[in-house]
Parts: sequence; C-alpha cells; structure tokens
Amino acid sequence: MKIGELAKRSGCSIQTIRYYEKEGLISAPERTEGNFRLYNSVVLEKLSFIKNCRALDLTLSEIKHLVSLQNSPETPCEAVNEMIDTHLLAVESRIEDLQKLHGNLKQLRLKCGNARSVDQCGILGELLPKPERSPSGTRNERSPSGTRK
Amino acid sequence: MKIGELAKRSGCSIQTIRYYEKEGLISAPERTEGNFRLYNSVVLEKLSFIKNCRALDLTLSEIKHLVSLQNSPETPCEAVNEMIDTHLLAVESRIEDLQKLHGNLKQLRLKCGNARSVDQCGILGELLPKPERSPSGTRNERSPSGTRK
DNA sequence: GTAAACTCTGTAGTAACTATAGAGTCAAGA
DNA sequence: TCTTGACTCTATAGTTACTACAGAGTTTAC
Repeated sequence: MKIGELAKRSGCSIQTIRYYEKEGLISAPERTEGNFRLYNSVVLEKLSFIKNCRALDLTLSEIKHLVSLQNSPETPCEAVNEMIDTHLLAVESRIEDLQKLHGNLKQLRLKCGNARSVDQCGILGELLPKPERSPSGTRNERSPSGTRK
Repeated sequence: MKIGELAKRSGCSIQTIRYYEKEGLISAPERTEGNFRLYNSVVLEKLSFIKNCRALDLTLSEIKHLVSLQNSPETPCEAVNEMIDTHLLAVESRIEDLQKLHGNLKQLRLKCGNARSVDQCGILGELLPKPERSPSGTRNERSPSGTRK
C-alpha cells in the first residue's frame, strides 16, 4: 500500500504520515524502486494508536514516550500512569483557567450598557488601565501574568 | 524612557514590546541619535490595554481590531460586543471539549488495574485500535477529527 | 506516447512570543 | 581618554503539530 491509500485508510493526511515518520513516531517503511513508500497493514494500528492519543490531547513527545514503552513491555507501567495523571492535572488546570476567563468575559460583556458608539461603550473602558491617583504614572506594581497555557 | 525601563514598568518583555511594534499594535516611537527607541508614558496605557485583552485570551488580531475601533470612537459599538460574544462562545466550546477530554482521561486512568508491567497495563491496551472482525482491515470509516482548538 | 494522477524532498507558513548572535551605543570609573 | 559593563539594535531561529506549496520524478491508463 502506498502512502495515498494509507492516508485514506488511516484518516491521517499524507503530510501528517510523513511528518510522523520524520519525528520518529512511526518507522520508515521500505521503498519501491521508484522511491515510493510501501506500507503493510501494521502501520495502520500504529497510526490508530497515535490518533487515539492525539484525541486525548497527548503531545507527540508524550506519544513517542508511550510508543517506546510499548517496545519494552516488561518495564513497570508506573510511567504510563504518571503521564496520564500529569496530563489530567494539566487539563484540569486549563479548564479552571478557562472558567475564570469565561466569568471575566461575561462580566465584561455586561459593561456595554446600551451604548451606541464605541466611545460610550463600557467594554473598551473596562479594558483600559485602572485609573490611578498619579496620572504621571510613577509607580507600577507588577501584575500577575496571564492565564495562557 | 528607553525600552528597558518600559519593559520593567509595563511588565512586558523587551522582545514582546518590539514584537507588538512590528505587528502594529503600538506605534513606532521616536528614536535617539543612537537609534534607541524613546517612549513616553502614553505607551504604558496601550501596553496595559493589550495585557488586559491578552488576559482574556483575545488574539493579537482581535486586539488590533479593538485598537482601531478606539481610534474611531463614533462608530457603533456593536463590533465590540460581537467580538466578545464570539470569543465567549469559543471559550465555552473549548471548555466543553476539555471536559469531555477529562472524562475520557479519567476513564482511561482506571484501566491500569494493578498491573506492574507495561504489557499488563490496561491503559496502553485501551489506546490500541479497537479489535475488528476482519484483521486484514478492509474498511475504515473516517473518524471525526480531534478536539483540538 | 502522453496525460493524469500520484509521489518525492524541501521549504515556508501558522500564533505569540522567546532566545540567540553579532554588532553598535551609552554611562561611569580609572 | 580609554575601557568596561550595561544597554540596545536588527535579524534569525526555535517552539507545536501540522498544512500548503514548488518543482521534480514515477506510475498508470488510455
């Protein structure tokens, strides 16, 4: 099977398959005389594994780690559990961040009032820096960094 | 004030400030004879505005849009509201995705059982493709793409 | 034989920065 | 005046997981 058929059957794009090969997630297949990649059906399972992991938002380097663990089946499986646990925590913290964000955005949205023009709209005003006593701006506390991932 | 002091007072890094200038979020300041950027305190407010927007995960192009709206204060403020609403929807949908993800990960985590080694651990098994009747894999439905942003 | 369809490698683009290289500028001290 | 260190400049590469080309070669069908 050439790469085009593999792409159709796996649901991965041709470029993605080549990319996974370059990144070492799947091994380089044999080639035809004309230098075309030739796959057997085993790689379908590997791509399916990768897709399942990606659906859980595991990074490619995490997946690479899992693949290497698969290749040494006798090692303790703690590493797998730890990775999932770490990932769970990251997802949880991201959800929390987004929920705060959501609250802030909702509140911001209420600020518009019934303004008709931009300069009366409370939203932009709310996004401006908080007014301080000294307009010359002599001091500035360092504000905490954002909520980004 | 040179860029180093601005960086300290704004809480943005020097590179970020230069990046914002390149992207047109803040205007290019005057220069000293030696080609150093020279800022006045007005830019502090602009950076603060940008930081407030970034804390809400607005993209730089959204922020750019808001900045241009600020510069034409008489235009209707619907555009502002729409942007916030759109953003709210995106955040909501991202939260939903992550919550599904979280559920899937939790379920996956339970599959380990009390395995000691990788080959007995249920997690990796769960990530492998679902077993099908025909091991030669003649058909493959296109599965829906992932949950990524 | 030729045209269409396919595949190859390599490169650039995406978002919002961060980090570096290599050069130039400035301020203070000896 | 010279030098040292701190600062700044531009330009470039790296980050993630791909996607989208360009330009070339290969295969297949007619």
